[in-house]
Amino acid sequence: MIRTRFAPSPTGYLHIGGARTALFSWAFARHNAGTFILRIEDTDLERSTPESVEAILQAMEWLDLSYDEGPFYQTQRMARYAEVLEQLLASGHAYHCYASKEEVEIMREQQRAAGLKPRYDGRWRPEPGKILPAVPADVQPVIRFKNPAEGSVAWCDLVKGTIEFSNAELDDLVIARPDGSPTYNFCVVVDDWDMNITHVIRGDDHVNNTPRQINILKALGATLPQYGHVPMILGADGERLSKRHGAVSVMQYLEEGFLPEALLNYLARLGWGHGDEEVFDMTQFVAWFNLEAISRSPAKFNPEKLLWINQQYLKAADNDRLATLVRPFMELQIGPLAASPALPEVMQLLKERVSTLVELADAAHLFYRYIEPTAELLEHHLTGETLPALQQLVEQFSQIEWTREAINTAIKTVVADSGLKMPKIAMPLRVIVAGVTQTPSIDATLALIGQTTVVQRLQLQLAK
RNA sequence: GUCCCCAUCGUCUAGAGGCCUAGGACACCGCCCUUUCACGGCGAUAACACGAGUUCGAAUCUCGUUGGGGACGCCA
Repeated sequence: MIRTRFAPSPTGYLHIGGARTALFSWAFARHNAGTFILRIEDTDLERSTPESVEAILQAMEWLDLSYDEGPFYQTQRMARYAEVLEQLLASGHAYHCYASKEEVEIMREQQRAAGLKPRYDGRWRPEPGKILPAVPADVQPVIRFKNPAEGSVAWCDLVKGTIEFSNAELDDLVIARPDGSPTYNFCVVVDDWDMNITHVIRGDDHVNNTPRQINILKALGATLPQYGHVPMILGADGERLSKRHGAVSVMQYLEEGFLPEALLNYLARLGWGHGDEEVFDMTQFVAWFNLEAISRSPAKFNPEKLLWINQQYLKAADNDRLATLVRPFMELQIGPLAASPALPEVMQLLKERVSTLVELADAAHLFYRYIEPTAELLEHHLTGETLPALQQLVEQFSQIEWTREAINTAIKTVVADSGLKMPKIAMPLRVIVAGVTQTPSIDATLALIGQTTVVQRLQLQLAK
């Protein structure tokens, strides 16, 4: 039985990189009919907040990444960590270290200056025959893991292949602070062990933690999970994704009018591929998903392509659903919407012309409030030659049955009678009725705006 | 600096030694469609980082160089 987990720390919103890691971990579990677990790594009391937990949960829900177990909170498992800590101490796999923070910092500085990798020198590490310094009376010790001094740690990474670290590279890391609280690498190990995680799928930035975690797991006599490290997502400039790059919070994409399935589809394609497939839903993704196809190099986030995918989903989306989604965006800007025209019909007309719900909302405005044409626009489009034709059109408009077909026929008739080109009629119509030069087909637009309104606006303008 | 990882069009990628004259998608450009703006259709430009090997044959394997990313916390 396959068990995967997503383990964010609640020190902020769920960002794009985290979401993709979650997506891959989730998809792997789903593909294998396994279990997907959500674990909140909140051992950093300073930086973890309930708001962040809430934000992460919300984002997971919006993306519809459902978990089978959890959310588990590390802060609620302290007793268990203390127990394992004791076990490690008792078995000689961990020891107390009385070196102060400052002392360790000086140690690191010196090593850095000497061109070495900064690490703890093991001064409190017990060895056979070694004489440890006298225990200072006033210092609360940290607990360090006694990392093997010899040999190396290797694992076959599910996405990167074999990775090997020499134990000589690894120092004895702090697994508990002076107050006894456990640190990250230790909690992860205990949790993955207790929760029977079979596949740890996480960001690339954890590769360096893996050998340490494996060593602890071995010291505990635990069965090792398999590891798969997915490359990071970089900003367009090749730098690590950050606030500088605009939207890094998943929920910001909601605000910017993206559909969750579009974001998911884009994220799935970032660093993973299935032949030439570009647009596919999560059912299809789960069916195809495999870790081997994840690329080993970091991918740059490309907002244009996300926009394009969003457009694909918008075009295919159900009108009623779009109406529901777009309404809040519109009401935020122009207040409560009139009952007519029906929003779903407006959606049908506009949805293949936009890339986001925000654009869709903007485009829909013209059906619910009058945008007075500017004098400049009127002057440009209402020429002497078009006026008589428009006059004739208003008369027809006020008599015909108000359907798109009839409107079209009326316009065509006037075009033919006047000898003018179509744009010479359509453009002034747009300007007068909608106040803008860009609308969908003029007949469909007028049909939705409504006969009374259209005729009124035309008469009013032509009377001037 | 040290360690780890990585390297195909501007970007995301296909590519498991001959199917590669390197395919698709986004973006960009051009044309067509057209009632404006879009949608759509067609087309063009565009890449195997470099150098040595291995092989009859290398984008694919090996080594090196260069470049990029990550990590080096009593953060996660």
